[in-house]
Amino acid sequence: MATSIKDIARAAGVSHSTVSRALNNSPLVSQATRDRIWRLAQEMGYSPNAGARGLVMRRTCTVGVVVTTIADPWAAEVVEGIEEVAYDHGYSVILAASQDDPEREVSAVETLRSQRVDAVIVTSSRVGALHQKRLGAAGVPVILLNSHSQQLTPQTFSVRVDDVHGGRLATEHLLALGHRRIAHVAGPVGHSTTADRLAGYRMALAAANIPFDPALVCEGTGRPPGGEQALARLLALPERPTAVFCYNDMTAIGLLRAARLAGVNVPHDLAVVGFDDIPFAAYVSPSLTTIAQPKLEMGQRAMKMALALMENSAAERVSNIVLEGRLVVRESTGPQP
Amino acid sequence: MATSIKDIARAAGVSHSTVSRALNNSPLVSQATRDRIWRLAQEMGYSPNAGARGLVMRRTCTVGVVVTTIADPWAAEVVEGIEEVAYDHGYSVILAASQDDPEREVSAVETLRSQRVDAVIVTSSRVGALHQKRLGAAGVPVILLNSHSQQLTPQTFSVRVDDVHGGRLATEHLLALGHRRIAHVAGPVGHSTTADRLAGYRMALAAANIPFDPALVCEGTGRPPGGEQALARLLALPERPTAVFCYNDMTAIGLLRAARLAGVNVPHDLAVVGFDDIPFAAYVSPSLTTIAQPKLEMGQRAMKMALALMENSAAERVSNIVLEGRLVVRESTGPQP
DNA sequence: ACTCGGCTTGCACACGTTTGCAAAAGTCCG
DNA sequence: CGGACTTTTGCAAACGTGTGCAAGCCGAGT
Repeated sequence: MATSIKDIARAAGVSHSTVSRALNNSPLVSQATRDRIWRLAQEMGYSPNAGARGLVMRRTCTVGVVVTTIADPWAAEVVEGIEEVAYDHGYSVILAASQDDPEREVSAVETLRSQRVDAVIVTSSRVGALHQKRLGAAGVPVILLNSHSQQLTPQTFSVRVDDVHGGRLATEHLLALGHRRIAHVAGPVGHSTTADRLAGYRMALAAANIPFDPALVCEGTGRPPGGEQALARLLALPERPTAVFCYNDMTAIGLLRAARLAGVNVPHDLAVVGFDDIPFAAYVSPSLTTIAQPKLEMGQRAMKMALALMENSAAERVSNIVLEGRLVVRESTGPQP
Repeated sequence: MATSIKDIARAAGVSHSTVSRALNNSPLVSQATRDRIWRLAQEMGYSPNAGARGLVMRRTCTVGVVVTTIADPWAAEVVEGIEEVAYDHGYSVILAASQDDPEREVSAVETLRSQRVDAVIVTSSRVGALHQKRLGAAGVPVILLNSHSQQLTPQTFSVRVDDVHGGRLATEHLLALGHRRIAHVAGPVGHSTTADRLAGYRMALAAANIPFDPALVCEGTGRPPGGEQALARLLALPERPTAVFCYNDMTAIGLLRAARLAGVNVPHDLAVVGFDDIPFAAYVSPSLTTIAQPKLEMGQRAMKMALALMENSAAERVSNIVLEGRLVVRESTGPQP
């Protein structure tokens, strides 16, 4: 049984209203009693009941964040950015994992709604529009971060990286190195990021007047094993590619591993580019050339957007932020070591 | 303004008590009205207010977890285990980051206390005993997971891996491979895990009748750059070691990178062992031999312990769980590739 | 002395939910 | 038809906090 405002009131011989005001530094209470009450609260180990406060204040100073899984290094860094801004503004963050399962994603958002979070940021959403409907109606802003589904509604708020641009950047880098036969390991089917990065890849090829060869594109999963399997398929081709652009770093890392086991020298026999620039991209061997997403910034921007929507709902509604990725050249495409 | 139980009551023409009972499937309300109210709740998009419920129920079905940073892959996997068990039992998890700063760790716990979480799990704590005092007094169980500070109080609950055993395991593996000059890159000073892993290392050496050479132990940070710097120092020694046991995988990965740049062949010139078995240990090149912590299980056990302490506070108080790490042999100590 | 105004405090209600208790409605039996 | 049930419902209090309003106190001005 935690000590409440009333316990302090009893100990101080005042009403609980006075205690409430004192602890909120209201000018309506004299300096003397204010000090006395603060000291007492300290001694009694008082901690305000956030639930009760949220009840009357109609806000909880809490935002919910949905990620596919906490073990995803991409998500981790994005959340880091969110946390940072949230902390600076006195907001707490509640994390919920969707396990990349649409059903659990809905359940996660439902939990957050029950907690009466003041805003929700959903990363890598599969069913973004749905949340908008349930939460938006209740006045809770929803922000989609790198959503996998196309944004349909016009009142959608989102932050995302320009995947088409990134895919193009990656492919152009390989083209500039002289590669002409460039493969692509795609991401999970149905995700719009998968389609966009592929589109960027095709765009770059087209600009270089290289015909698109469907045989050079193979499906991946976005995780290392997907990359390992992809390499096998690429090596089985009658005419092997000299370079490959992978959907993301995890895929590329799996592919690198398979290459090493298969005796394929990277970058000599095969140049590899990833996407995301997760922390480990710099530490695999050879280190990975990749498209760096401004993950921290994306988190920060999303949180700032959330703050703006909460504080002043009539604010200028910058509804969609698109950031560009940046090419980071490392050994996997570099000159032969 | 979200719809409340009263709104439903008005729409259904009953009292709010009846609605409450109906939604909780109380047998005190007839099947007919129960169905009618459920349907209505569905239509009106009702979501129970967790704060209000927590107020009267005196529990929130929520546990707090403190991690140093979400971007730490070790923590991520532990949290995964916690989440899993929590979800299965209808509990939500609130994550708070301490940024490895004792002050922020306290602030994080304070936030959780305000949220009136039913239990707190603190990972890699620097000030574990402190929380026990504040929260334990309020009846909130605290569980320390791989705490860095020695447990002092007898009513401390903890889950941890046996670091001494792990350190010994790693070193014995290198000894078994014939190495006699084995270095150790230690972790952050002051952490008890650093001391324990070092102790295991010395123990194994002693058992093999190899004198301990302080010159072979260098300080690290637990992060890749620490490993990189450590390698430089080891190479500068008059008599180089033939193997090195690193405080953790992150350190080892940094060291591997430095070795590659320095032209040191692993494992031929230098065998390397890490600790933790983070997901990427299998994907660096050469893949990393390491001591696998049962991270998922640690999370699960901690959460189960929390459940036991909450449900039945008179339960058998298994207060300290110690799990053993497992040696995973990979290329970094294997036969020359 | 009386009033006025400023400072400080307390009373009471609200927020959304659960639950013990009492009351109403329905059912069965003699 | 009355009584003894059982089933279903509503009333009211409680949880911890914030806040509008009224009231108390005090000093100053007339």
